[in-house]
Amino acid sequence: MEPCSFIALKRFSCNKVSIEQFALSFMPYNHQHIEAKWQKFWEEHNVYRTTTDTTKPKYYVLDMFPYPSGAGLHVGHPEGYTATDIVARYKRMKGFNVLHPMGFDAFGLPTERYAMTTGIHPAKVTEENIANFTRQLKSLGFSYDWERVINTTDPEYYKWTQWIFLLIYNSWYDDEQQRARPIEELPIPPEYTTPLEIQQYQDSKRLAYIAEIPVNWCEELGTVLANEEVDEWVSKGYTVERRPMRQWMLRITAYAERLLRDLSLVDWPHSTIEMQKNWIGKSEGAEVIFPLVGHDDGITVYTTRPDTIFGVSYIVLAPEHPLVDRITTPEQRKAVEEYKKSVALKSDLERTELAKEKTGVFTGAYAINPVNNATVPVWIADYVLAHYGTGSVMGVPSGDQRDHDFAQTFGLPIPIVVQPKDPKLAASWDFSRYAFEDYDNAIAVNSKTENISLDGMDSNTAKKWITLWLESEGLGKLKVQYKLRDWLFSRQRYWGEPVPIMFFDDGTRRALELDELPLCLPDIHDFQPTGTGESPLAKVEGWVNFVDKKTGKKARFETNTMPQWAGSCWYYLRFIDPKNTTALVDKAQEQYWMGTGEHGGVDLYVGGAEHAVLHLLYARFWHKVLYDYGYVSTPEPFKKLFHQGLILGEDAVKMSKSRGNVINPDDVVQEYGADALRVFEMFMGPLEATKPWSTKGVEGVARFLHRSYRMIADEDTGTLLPNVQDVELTPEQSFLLHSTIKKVSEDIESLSFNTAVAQMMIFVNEFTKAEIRPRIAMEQFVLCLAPFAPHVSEELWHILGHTRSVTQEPFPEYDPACLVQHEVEIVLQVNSKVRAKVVVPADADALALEMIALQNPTIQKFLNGKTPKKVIAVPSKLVNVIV
RNA sequence: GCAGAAGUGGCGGAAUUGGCAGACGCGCUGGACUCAAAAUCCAGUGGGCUAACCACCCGUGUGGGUUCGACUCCCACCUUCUGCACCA
Repeated sequence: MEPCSFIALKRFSCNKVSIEQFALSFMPYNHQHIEAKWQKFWEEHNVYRTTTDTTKPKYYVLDMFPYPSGAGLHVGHPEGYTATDIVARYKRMKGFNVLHPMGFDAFGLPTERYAMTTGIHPAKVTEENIANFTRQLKSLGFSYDWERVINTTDPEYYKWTQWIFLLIYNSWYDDEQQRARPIEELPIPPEYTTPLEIQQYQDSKRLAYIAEIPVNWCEELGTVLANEEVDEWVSKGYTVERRPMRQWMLRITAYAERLLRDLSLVDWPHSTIEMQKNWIGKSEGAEVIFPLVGHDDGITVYTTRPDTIFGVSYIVLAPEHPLVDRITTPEQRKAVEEYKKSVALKSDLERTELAKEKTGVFTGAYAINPVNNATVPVWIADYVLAHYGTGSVMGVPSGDQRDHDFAQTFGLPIPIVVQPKDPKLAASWDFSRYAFEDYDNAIAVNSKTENISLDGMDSNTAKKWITLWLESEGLGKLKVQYKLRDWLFSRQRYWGEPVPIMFFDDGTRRALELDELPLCLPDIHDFQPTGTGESPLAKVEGWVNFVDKKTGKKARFETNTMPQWAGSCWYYLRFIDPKNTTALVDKAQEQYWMGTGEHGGVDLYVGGAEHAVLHLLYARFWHKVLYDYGYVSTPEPFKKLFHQGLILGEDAVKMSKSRGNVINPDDVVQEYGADALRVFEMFMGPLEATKPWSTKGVEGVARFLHRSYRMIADEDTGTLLPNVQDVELTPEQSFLLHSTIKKVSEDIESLSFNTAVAQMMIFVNEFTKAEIRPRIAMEQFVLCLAPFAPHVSEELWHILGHTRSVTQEPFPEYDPACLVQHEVEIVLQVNSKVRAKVVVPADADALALEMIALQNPTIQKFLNGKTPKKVIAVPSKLVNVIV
């Protein structure tokens, strides 16, 4: 076989060769040539096309798709993308049918703001940015099936985003069946008879609804800001105020319990699961009614510490609480009004930032403690949040530090109703300064009337007991509460999915139907905000106002658009069947790629930890709605999740333009090659760790790749080295080869890419020393390297004489027999200190090892004639002689 | 304040059913090749002590503990990073 010399000659005359000839021509190792050559080859041969082949086991490995910003890819992107690419390539070689897609989350404010300043249409900017991202991603040699690419701003895509929104809109949550159901199936209570009443009742139960809620309004920007955006703009000098506005909301709270419970089904980072649990924030307590003096009704408070109810010193309502106006006495009205006004001006941020000092005002009203009939004053204070619980709390200064602070500030009494269990601590606890909040180690005191007593009970028992008692007396009830709030789902922007709902003059409305979707964005040229709190869509007369074809009525479209989260809530489903025009995803394909039941879902999902809560919670919510209707087969969308760590600048701080420490992947690819960038990013350290960039490190990896190449081929001619021959491996070579295959396979499975690379480096270091290099070892090494450095591996694979793409070869299997060692080096210790090392037969038992140790001259020297008290021998490890 | 993660050479990191700490890479030192440089190759590289890379001693954030033996397990503490933050 002499193909190589023949081929080597060919490189001088390959100006117009066909791709096959081109692929078979070699050249000196030059990463730019090699990478361009194989990327072209892969593309032209559709090497990464995925079909739904149900005869093979499937593997769905997904990246969090990027927002295509004008800045292009940064070095953080290739980190996660390389990791998933390695897994995808490995799984293909292992015989799996792999779905490994890529797309673009392209709606969003930055593009719209760019349009506002330049007048260039966001669609055009988006198109250019996507083209640039695609070029960059392709230059890195990722094995995506580009036939399946998704763009969330494509009407054919957002048609289905709108469709899912309408599915949610047309649903209510059946608490008994614990699932979403069509709104038509909602039982209407008999007292609602007119069509308008029925519509209003249905609207109050829909999973998507309109509400008037306070939002962060920025006058200069002409838009509402998300809570997490407020900080950024305020620091730039903009003012943000709280303003009640009409908004679309999604009732994610209906799914709180399932979102919490089903976290047990997924294989996610512990910290992410904890974050989601905290975000959902489940607590168990009681609602208790405090009757009002001089009124027929009462105040319902929510408390997690009903065991401290005998210690109530006052009641506090949130300033926005609806009862405030009714119960405030004339003498207090002025003070209450002023306080409410001052609170309204504060943003949520200010309310919490200035949290050290408690503020509040007495309403003049009094309430009755239902357990002991004590009369307590009713205050308002901004430390009580209107949107949580019942918007009112019972103040127990001895059991809650916040209540204690409040009582101290306003000179309210501090009745002591809890005590540390530990008598010493109880004696020394200074209740005039601190509440005792450690309820796991507390007992109730001073808590009795003629009817009941909690005295002496530990707090947890007292809590259960008093709750049951309140319930039996009709004074309160057990209550489960979540911190999770409904999802604010509208933005006053142009560049987002239109909400496909129209409003008629008579106050009714109509949602579009499937045959009317997508509701496309109109082509506009003025992207400036309206200034009225409406999106630029409100200015597009011909789009907003129209006569509805289906009803013949004059109608107006919703002008708010959806938030950026919407498109990313379900994109993983669209990748399965991206061109389907009749459904968001074909049922059979969905079942194949997602699997079914509680163990199904995307097999591996990799992305940044910054999405640990919102994106992952929103996507889970939408998935569960789809699950309730049978559109998807698994309760959870993402089976295994992994977060890649942040890559810092070379100076070990976060990369930023202002610091000038930003690394552009294009430059790295240009200078060192995509393979070097890929392997370096994997070699830097554990995938999940935050770690600094190192140009020297990339050079080191580039050196390794060149060494790998030179181990097999002549770097000047690109031909196979004569040293590579069909010879048997020595036992040592065999051991190294098979431990390398084992290590690389296992490390890819566990995403420990850094140690897999280290092992391949060891392999190259050793085999480079060998004068004659066994062909079989070289080939199997190239197969191991292929998922990491696909370009150079493909080149070497062909230099080794193969014609099929390395991406379609099976991954090598290691032979356990080759890993059996006949001799091992063990350590001999005296009093746990290493004193000698000896090579012994691997199967030597404890007794044999003991004999070897005791006869060892060095050990005898340290024993100095003394008799060992004890000898510990661990086969294949060590012998420890104790004297 | 609460929750989570993590502290190992000059640097990135490796090794945890408890068993040779520092694999691999970077950097550095010396050497080969070269007129010279780059590239490449070879050797060395935790600290101390020492004439000695003979031996010995110390060493995985700090202080205790368990054990024949601890980077690994237990207790207390310190530091850093990330998220949440008056959620009653």
